[in-house]
Amino acid sequence: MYEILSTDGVAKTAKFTTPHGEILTPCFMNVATAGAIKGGLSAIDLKNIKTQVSLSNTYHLHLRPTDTLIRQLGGLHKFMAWDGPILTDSGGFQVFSLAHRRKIKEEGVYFSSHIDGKKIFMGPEESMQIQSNLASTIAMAFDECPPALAEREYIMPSVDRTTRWLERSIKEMNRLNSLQETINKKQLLFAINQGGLFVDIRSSHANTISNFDLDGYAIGGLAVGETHDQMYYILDNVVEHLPKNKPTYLMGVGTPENILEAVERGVDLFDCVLPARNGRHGHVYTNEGKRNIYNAQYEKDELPIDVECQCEVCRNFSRAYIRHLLKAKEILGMRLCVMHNLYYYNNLMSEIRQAILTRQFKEYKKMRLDGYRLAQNKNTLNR
RNA sequence: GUGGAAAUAGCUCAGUCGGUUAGAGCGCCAGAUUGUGGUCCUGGAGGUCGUGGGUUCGAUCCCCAUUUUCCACC
Repeated sequence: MYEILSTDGVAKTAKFTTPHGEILTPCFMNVATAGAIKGGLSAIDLKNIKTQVSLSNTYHLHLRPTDTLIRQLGGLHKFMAWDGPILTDSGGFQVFSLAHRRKIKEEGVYFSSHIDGKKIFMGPEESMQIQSNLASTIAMAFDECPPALAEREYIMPSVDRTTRWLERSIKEMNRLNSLQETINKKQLLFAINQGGLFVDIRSSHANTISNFDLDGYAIGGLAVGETHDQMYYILDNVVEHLPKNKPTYLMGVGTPENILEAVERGVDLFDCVLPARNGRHGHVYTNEGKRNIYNAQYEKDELPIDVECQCEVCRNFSRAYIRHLLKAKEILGMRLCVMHNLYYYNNLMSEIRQAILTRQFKEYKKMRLDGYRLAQNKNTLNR
């Protein structure tokens, strides 16, 4: 069930009720690809950093430890000790970004595992079966994510195939949800919009998939190499074609700036590897932009990562200490940076929701973007 | 004390059969990262080639002395 609590222009804040709890949107989902946030965070930490939704990966968990094993052990929630909502990506994107020697056919994709080269086939039915075995809260339809700059001639048949794959995904998910032995018989399913940078293909595909009564709608194939303006232009023209009474999910996005812009255009859900990956590399997010804690200027800096931040990391540790940990390659260095970054993102989303509730989103967005820009200019001047 | 080996970037070492701006790896200083292969990638700074003489048009390289370090022996 999806209930809009307030709107501010096109921006909206909503309560999305799932079998594993409520999700307040706009929401940033925290990426735990293989059942753990990279950098050493567990489900216990997720509670502390205000995580609402954990996101895991069909492709990765299928290869290792296998979805059948996770099913035997009672499903992904029990396996990773997380009782909140879990969204599983369909594996579509990974097949294109990670796998070797892939061949796309009408029935699905043949490819080699990036781990051991093993030959694997995955189509819509396989993806649904794997996600059903994982028993996630939300499953994603199996789609093809074409390259950013793909030509119209490539995109057209690809999107048509993604639509046919969606029909097969729906049929298979309905079948699995009706089986006695299925762990999560109320597994939700989201469709994925594609169409590259062609607004007519995008909007027509959005209209097509909106005819299926699904639990949510995602926009895929963005933030894969196009410019920010191109991405915002697509959002400007696609979100309006997706159902207003369902959550809208922008896959793989993005920076805090990207998220503020997308929320303004009506997006509810986000996920992105950036806060975790950047955290592992010592890049941390603050209201004054991104810092690189590795930088020599923090060698003797006793301030926390972000003086305004209320997270456990910022309440306890100095930049100098965290820089030392990173330099010494102590796991704790990465862990603290990732924890802070995810808290920063989760807190940003909380502030965004509050701003929409009080209809001050435009002012809030301007304040944040000004803060990021100011810091960027200052950094440029320092060099 | 005797004999031998070595001395080149912050570290570990290449190299120059004597010839323009002496290289690598690591480290250091920065950058990059968007539905995650933590190990990947990009750029930058840094060397009077131990010191003093000599030979030579020219020496980090050859010769002599010297200092330091390491090894072996007494």
